[in-house]
Formats: sequence, C-alpha cells, structure tokens
Amino acid sequence: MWRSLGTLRLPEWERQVLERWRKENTFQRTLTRRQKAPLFVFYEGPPSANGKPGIHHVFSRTLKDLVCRYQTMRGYYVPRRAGWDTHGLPVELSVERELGISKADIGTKISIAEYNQACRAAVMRYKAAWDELTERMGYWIELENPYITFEPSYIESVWWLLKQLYTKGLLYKDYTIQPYSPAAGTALSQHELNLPGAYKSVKDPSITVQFRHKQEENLFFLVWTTTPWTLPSNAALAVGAEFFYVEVETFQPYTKAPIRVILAEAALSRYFSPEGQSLPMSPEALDLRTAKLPYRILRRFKGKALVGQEYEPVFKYVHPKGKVWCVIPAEFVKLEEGTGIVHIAPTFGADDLKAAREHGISSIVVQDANGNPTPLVDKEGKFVPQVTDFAGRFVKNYKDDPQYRPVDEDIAAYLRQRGLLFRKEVYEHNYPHCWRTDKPILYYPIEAWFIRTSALREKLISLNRTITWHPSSIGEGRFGNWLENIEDWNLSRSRFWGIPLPIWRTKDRQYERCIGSFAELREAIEEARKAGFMQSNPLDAPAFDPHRPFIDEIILCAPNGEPMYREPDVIDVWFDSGAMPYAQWHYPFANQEVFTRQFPADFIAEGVDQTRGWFYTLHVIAAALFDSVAYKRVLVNGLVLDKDGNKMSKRLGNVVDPFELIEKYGADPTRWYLVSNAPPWENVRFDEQRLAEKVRTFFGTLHNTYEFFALYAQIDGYIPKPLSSFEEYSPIDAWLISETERLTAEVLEAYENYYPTQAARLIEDFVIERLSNWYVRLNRRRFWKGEKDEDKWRAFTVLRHALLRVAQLMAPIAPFYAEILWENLKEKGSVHESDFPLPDLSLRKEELEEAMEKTRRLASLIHSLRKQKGIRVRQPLSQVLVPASYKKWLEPLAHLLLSEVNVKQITYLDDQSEAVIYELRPNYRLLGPKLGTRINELRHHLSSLSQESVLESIQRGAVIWEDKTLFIPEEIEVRAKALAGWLFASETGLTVALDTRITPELEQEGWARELIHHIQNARKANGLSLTERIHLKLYLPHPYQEALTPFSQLIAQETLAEQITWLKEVPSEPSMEFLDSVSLHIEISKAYEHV
RNA sequence: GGGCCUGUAGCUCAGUUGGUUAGAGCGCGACACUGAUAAUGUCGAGGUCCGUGGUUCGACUCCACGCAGGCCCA
Repeated sequence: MWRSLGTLRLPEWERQVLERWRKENTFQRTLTRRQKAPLFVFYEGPPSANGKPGIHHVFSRTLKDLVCRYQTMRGYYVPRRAGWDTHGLPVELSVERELGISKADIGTKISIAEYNQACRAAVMRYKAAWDELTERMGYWIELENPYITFEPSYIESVWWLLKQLYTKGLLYKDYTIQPYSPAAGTALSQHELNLPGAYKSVKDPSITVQFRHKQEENLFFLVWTTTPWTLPSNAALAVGAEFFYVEVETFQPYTKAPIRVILAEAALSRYFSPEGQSLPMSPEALDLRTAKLPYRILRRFKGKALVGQEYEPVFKYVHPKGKVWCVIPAEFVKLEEGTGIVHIAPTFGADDLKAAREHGISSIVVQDANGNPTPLVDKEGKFVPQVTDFAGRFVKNYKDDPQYRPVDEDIAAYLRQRGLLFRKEVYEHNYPHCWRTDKPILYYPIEAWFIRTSALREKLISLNRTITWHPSSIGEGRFGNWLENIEDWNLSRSRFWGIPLPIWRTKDRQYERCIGSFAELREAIEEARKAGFMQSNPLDAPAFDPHRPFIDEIILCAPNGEPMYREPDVIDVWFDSGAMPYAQWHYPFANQEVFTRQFPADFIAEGVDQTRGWFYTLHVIAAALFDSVAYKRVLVNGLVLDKDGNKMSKRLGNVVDPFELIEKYGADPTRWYLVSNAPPWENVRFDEQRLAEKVRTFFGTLHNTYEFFALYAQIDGYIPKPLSSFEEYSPIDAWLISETERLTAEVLEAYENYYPTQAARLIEDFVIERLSNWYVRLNRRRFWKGEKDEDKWRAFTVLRHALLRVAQLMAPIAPFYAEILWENLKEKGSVHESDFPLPDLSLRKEELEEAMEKTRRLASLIHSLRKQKGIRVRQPLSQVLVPASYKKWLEPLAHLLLSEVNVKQITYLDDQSEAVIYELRPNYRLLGPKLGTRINELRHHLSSLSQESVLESIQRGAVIWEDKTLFIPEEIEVRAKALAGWLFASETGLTVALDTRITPELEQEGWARELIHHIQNARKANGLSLTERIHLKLYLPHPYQEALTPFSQLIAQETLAEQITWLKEVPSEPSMEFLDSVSLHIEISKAYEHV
C-alpha cells in the first residue's frame, strides 16, 4: 500500500505528475470546482514570443503561479488567460537582421506588406518553446485561447479606447524633440542611440557669444554653445535662479572695445585669469595669446535677478509674435561648463523646448510651402531660405561633400566680425551618431500624437494611493515620483509593425477624424466611395487586416469634400499591452459582462522594469477612461543576475537556460530556490550551486522523511487514520501537532501578505529542524519496534498528518513534489484541489512548544559537554543536573532528553542549593529610561554581588540598590549561569551540568550498546532485511564476554536474535575491532521466519 | 544629474517597537552517531554589521552626509 520511491529523482517524477495532470485535466478541475466561488482576478502581462524564454521569466511566472494556486486553494475562482504581445521594435529588428535590410529599405527593397508579413511570422517563432516552458515549470495558465495583440478584434478595441481618449480631448498632435538622422531621413529610437558605437568622440567648435542687453548700454550676456548652427533659432537664455552671477568690466578680445559682461561667478576663472584683476584697465594690457584680459568685478547677484531681462538676438531672421529673447530660470543649468548662461533653441533641444514651454517662450519657426510652421533647418539638415546668410547650407556634412565648409565656422567668423564673439575653442565630446549613416544626429522637432497624461496627474496619483504595492516603496517612490513628474505620453512610432493610429486628416489639417470601430470605418469608407476616393470597401473582405499598408490605402472624405489620409504612425506597443483588460475581451464590442466582472484585476506581478512600462500604461488607460485602477495589487520582482551580480547577457555568456536547469534539478527546486532565496523584489543572484544545495537540504530531507514513513508504514500495513482517531497524544506527538498548526498559521500569514519567501523559509525550517531532525530522530524506535501497538499507530498518524500539511502548504511554490506527497500519502484527488488549511488553535500548545525548544537546546548543551570530555554517546551516564525551576516544563519531556543524550536521570538542584550560581542583570528595557547613565553603575553593582547576597535577593524578591527597591523578576532578571562542582554549560538563560563519572555498571552497559551497534552493522553487511530474525554466535575476550552475558536479552531484542551463543574458544574467522583495541567475533545465521 | 533598492561571516540570507554576548544555512576543519545511512548530530574557526558624524543611558537598528553595486529615468 505504501511505496518507497527510492532516491530523489525530481525531474523524472515531475514529468509523471505532468502526465497525470494532463490525463486527469487537473488544472481545469481546480477551476471548475471554484466556478461559483468569489472571483480573484489575475491579469497575465503578455510576453513576446519573439525570443526564447529565460530564467527571469521562470522567476516572475513562479510568483504569478504561486499566488494564483494559493488563492484557488483559499477558495477563489482564479481564471488565468494567457496572452501574447506581438508588435514593436524588437520584432522589427529581428526581422530586419534576418532579411539583411534596414528601415530605409522598407517600401523599396521590400514592400510594407511583405515586411509586416515577416514580422507576423517571426513574432510567434518561439511560442512552442514558451508553451513548453510554461507547462514544464508548472505554470498553470490557459494556453489554448490566448489573447493576441495583432488580432483584428484586439486592434478594434484599442481603436475604441483611442477614440474615447480623442473624444475627451486627451489625444492631440504636437511636436517633440527627438533624435533624428537627416542623412537617413528618419527619427531614431532611444534603442538605436544605445547601439554600440553610436556615441563617437567628435571635435566641434565651441564658441562663447555675447548677447547684447536690450536696456543697458554696452552690457552683454556671455553664452557658451557647442552648436553654433542653432544660434539663429535662439529664443531665450536660461540661468540658474540660485547661482551667483557677476557683472564684469573688461574688453572685447577681438575689437578691444571696452565692454561689460555677465556670467556665473563660478565660470569667471574659465574666462579670466586671476592676474587680470590687477592689470591696468586699458586695451594695451590685453594679450590674446596668454588669454589674459584685464577686468574688474562690478557687482554680484543671484540668477533670479536676471530673470525677465531682455536682450538682442544675434540673428534676427525671424520676428516671432509671442514672447521671446529674454532670460528665464531653468533647473538644468550647470556651472561645470560654459558661462552659466545657456542658449535656448526650443526647436533643437528637448530641455530647451520644455523650459521654453514652461515660461511661455515661442519657438523660432517659419512657414513652409503649405503654410505650416517649420524650424530653421529642414529635414535634410540644411538651413531654410529665410536664413538668408546661410540659406541652403547643411549644418553638418550630410552629403559627404569634399568641398563642405563647416557652417559652424562661418557663423563664428560672422559673429567675430560683428564683435559678438568672445571666445572660440575646439570642444571634444561624445555625440550620438546615426548607426546607419555614421552621421551625427540632430535633435529635431518631430510631429507626434500625445496622450495628455499631464492633465490626469492628480487622478493618477490619487488612484495609485489605492493600489497595494509589494514592496510599497516602488508604489510611493519609483512609480509615485514618476506620476508626480508625469509628462504627456508620446504615442507615435514612425514604424510599420504596430497598431495603426486610426486618425485621418486632410492635407491642410482643416479636418480630422478618429475612427473607433470597424463599423464606423466601414461607414466612412462608404461615404468616401460616394465621393469617389475609394473603389471598394476593404472591410467587406472576409479577412480584413487593419495593419499597414492596407489601412494606409483607405482614404476618407472630409465634410468639405476633400480627401483625408491616415496619419502614418503606428502606436507605442506599450499601449497595446496596457489595453489588455479591455481588448482581451474585445470590449465593448463583445463580452461586456465578462469584462465588467474581471475589471480591475485583484493581482498582477511583473518585473521592476515594468514600472514605466506595463504598470504605467495599465494605470493610465484605466484612470483616463474608467476612473479606476486597473489592478488593486501588484507584486514586483527584481532581476535575475548571475552569481557575481552581473546582468545576464548573451555577450557575457552567463545566461542560464531554464530548460536545462529544470531537466537537471527539476522545476520545484528551481521555483523553490528563486522564491526562498530573497524577497521577490530584490535581485536574485542566480547560483546553480545554491540550487543544487536546495535539492539536497530541503527536498532531500523532506523526501527522506517520507521514505522513512513509507518504509515502516508498509512493513506494518498502516491504514490511514485522521488525527481525531486518538483521544490523547504523548507530549512529543502533541508537540509536533502543535508545531504543525503554528507553521500553518505563519505560512498562511506570509502568503496573505504576498511574502512567499517567508512561507518557503518557514516550511524549510519546519521540515528540516522540527520534523526530520527532531520528531523523526527521537521517534525512530517507535516506528521500528516489534509490537503494532496503538503508540506506533499514533506515531504514523501524526507523521503522516504533518507530511500532508507540508504538502498543502508548499503546494503553491512546489506544486509537483506537493502532489507526489499527497498522492503517495493516499489522499484523494490533487493537493491543488484541496482547501488551504487553516490553523486549528485548539491544537496549539505554546508552552509545550517553548519547553521543547529549551529541551532541544539542553540536549545540544549536553552533547557539547560529552564532547568536551570525549565521552561517546553510546556510553550511558548517570545523571544530568539542572536547576529545580526547570522541573515544571522539563518533567514531561525528561524521557526524550534522557534518551537523546543517553543519560539515566535528571537531578533537579534545589534553588537554595549552593551548587546553582545565579547571575542578576538589569532589565534594560524597563530600567534604561528610568536610570539613564546610572544603569551601568547598577550593572556593575549586580555583577559584584556575592553569591550569598544574590540568593538573599532572590528570596526577598527584590534588590536593594542605594535607596531604590528593584523587583525580581520584572526589573532584575535572574539567570542560572553555573552549577558549581560539576561540568556545566550554559547559554542565554539555560544551564545544565553533567555527571561524567562512569561506574562499572555504566561501562558494561556501554559495552552492550557497542556490541549491539556492531551486530547491527553486521546484519546490514549480510544484506538482511529489517524484519529478518537471526541466530548469533559471539566471542569476546575476557572480561568483556562475562560482563556482557547479563545483557544477552537486551542484545537479542535489539538485534532480532532468536538465540545467542557465547563461544568459548576463539573462532578461526576474522574478527572486527571492538572498542578500539579488542577483537570481536560475530557469526550470523538466519533463523526461521516467524513474524 | 534625479528616483528607488541593496550593502551583516568565504557564499546566500535572517535580525521584531533601539536593550548591552549579532544569528542561520551552505562551504571549510575536527569529532561523533549508525536499521532514515548517498541520511544525521555535535563542536570549532570565521564579523571594523560599507564609511564618517549625530541623537540616546544604550545604535546592526533612528537621523545626516558620503562610498560601492543594481535597476529605471534624464
């Protein structure tokens, strides 16, 4: 009935469990069983199947799985639907790499349709590997009917969401400054800027320019820039409001005219050497070669004094209508370089644009041919005609023109001529280059569609406060701060493989239409057909694909009869996944009730890198359109690093293959290791050695315990019984039962707090320390002794109960081995179908738990005493001595202690006994605040008391110290620290002595034990089974044989000997060593079986 | 540059509202046990608790400033 499974072979057993789950449809059954139960809503963050899954996926999926399994066991219905994220740059890049093309080739070498087809094919390339990992690691999620972000129904829902945003005025078009490659004619992503080699060291002219103060005669702001070509676009100057600035009297270095300039005090030494201050204030003293300018500081003031002052621009090609050419404060102004006054060109710098917008500064733009505003540099990288002096000149050498003259140099010369150049240098710095053309990028205004998230700030913040974050610091810190400083969400991507923006516009931008459903689009196309813009209606086709390029071919009709063309962008993929609560159900076009029931989620879990990703996009969409959170609780997990704390990367070759790992060690140890090692939100340093260790220490011990149970349960034909079958349990049984309940309570609490690490550690501690190392070890004899009495069955019952409980408690984290235990311990169904156990307080015996804890420590102390004296455990000793006060708790457990340490009796030393040396120590917690510094005097006083006065104080129940009465045991603690006259050991509050005198009787008994030990070894060596009975022939020399004869009955009983014959003569057979130097002869033969 | 996390034994980590001798496991060394035996126990070595300063009778713990590593964002 009970079977031994042999040594631990988890990978093999797990595959059997998977087979059983598959056959019995276990996952479905756990769902069906809870169908009517309260709902616990979980959202799966869709992974991209474009790459192979890694170990970090095992980590986050373990966390998701264990919470879902736990909640299911707790009685909730937890539907779990898988999903796939399919769009986005990584897919595009992998396709481009494979086809050997670049973005520029799309539309020429390859059509958009072909390109997108390739993306569609590539995106699910590793789906099989993902599905396999999902199943093999035991992640229970419904894979059959996943949501997929490229499906038309999904896209339609996204369109609907976008239209809602549009209608609410939250979707708008504007420009933003982005890295742009004029040579390639395309914007670059952050990712492309991070490609190796993108940043190159280049030498640019860096010039310091004088901006003439508008009101004050002959006063200039000194401004430093490394991009002279942006000077025509200058719209403002920025200063640090709290920095100190100085006004300095000096000479124009080139014209030698007397001038006054303003710059940051901290920048002074960069422009003026100290001697300049003592040079005579005359142009003759000026020496350009030594860079020594005579100067005098006229005044010193804070940057904020400059704010609002106006100046003359150095170029005046454009006369903007709005506010322009004045000083503004900005946070990003630094003193480490330049003059502390920063040139602001809102059309060519992201910071510049932001600062300009904050202070109502207009951008310097002109009208293009269509009458639309455009910056002073066109998309090819050359100045527009309005910049008369430099019209048509490329700002960098984008055309590889051998005759190219750097326009920056000409601008510098032009300024010098006009007496506005203060200094010119060469500046070497790292500047990003286009990875395709190797040309420097420009930061350039690019039109884009935005979601006005900044308008939602307050709502986002207040809703975030209702979300439970694990750890809370991410919700308050990383995520909370991000929301505080929220900027509008740039939704546009100038790419191909993504959800197309459903917005159509006329060429002149007069009319604009956002489409929110396929039906609406169909109708709009019908109108366009009437207007003659469309021949047919693509939505009538059976398999309408809303992707590019097909969507681009759709032309709609504006109210004025003009054609409308689709805005060519696709949307940020993060919107795709953030739309998942709605789009996975094709809401609102279908499944309205399902959506309503399953929104928002009770729980999500992903990596910390999703803070600004999925966590954010879910939050924004839900807040903007549903005035709700998208999730009530989120468990954040850290990264998986290699064992030295480095990020795993293919380049470093330190990537761990989860499949190999699971094949080698099993899914359970992998999951257990990841969960138990450190709290989820901390980075895990993945070390295979530790994982191997986890198999040995935890799973090995647990399995051995099971094997131990199975071995004897099988021999005795134990029939499972519930705990309640027995009226009473001995202290050791009651203790294990109580500890089992304690464990249950603590593990439950840990899971409830979403702290599975704690749960795993508690279970480990219980299994290793309490169950295996204490209960089983102390009770071994009960399991293998001959009689099948009630005591034995109680032991089986208690042990099985504890193992079953462990199976349930560990099931969320280690679903496979839990199932194996459950099955082999003969429980019905699957452990995952069982209800999570709740602690039964009536079974808790806290005093007993505490007493047992102390007893274990006493045993340890006694072992250490034996060790000190070199007395082996087989040698019985007569007594241990402890203070009488221990009797109360130790008495019921005395026999356990005695047999564990092989001692005959416990002697309780009376409190009055001279033997017990007590120590008095102040209760710091109580007395500390009362006595202050004087507590140290008290401490000295107490330790200097004679043993006599200590005993006196104990009897009195108080210590008199100076004029104070301090009560025992509240204010003064008493500890027995020594037992005079004995070999003793003590440790925080526990003390024990050992009588190490060995009488001849004890010695002989020791010999008997020694002999039994050798016979047992011989039995084993002879391959005898546990129950086989034997005949023994023994020979030992004088005086051992005589001394041991009286123990024959004991020896026979312990070794299952029917008969013992003591030989008179030394047998010829080989002997073995007994007690180091004595030879022993053992002869074993089988007796007739009569069990 | 900003935000968040982490820093305790060779390694992985605990360490309660601050309480005076800072713990565990692994690893290492020694010893023991022996019908759970590829298991188990005991002992030992191993610590500037990242640093500096502060608060306090008392700081691994609280505060400030740094240092180092990681992640995210500029």
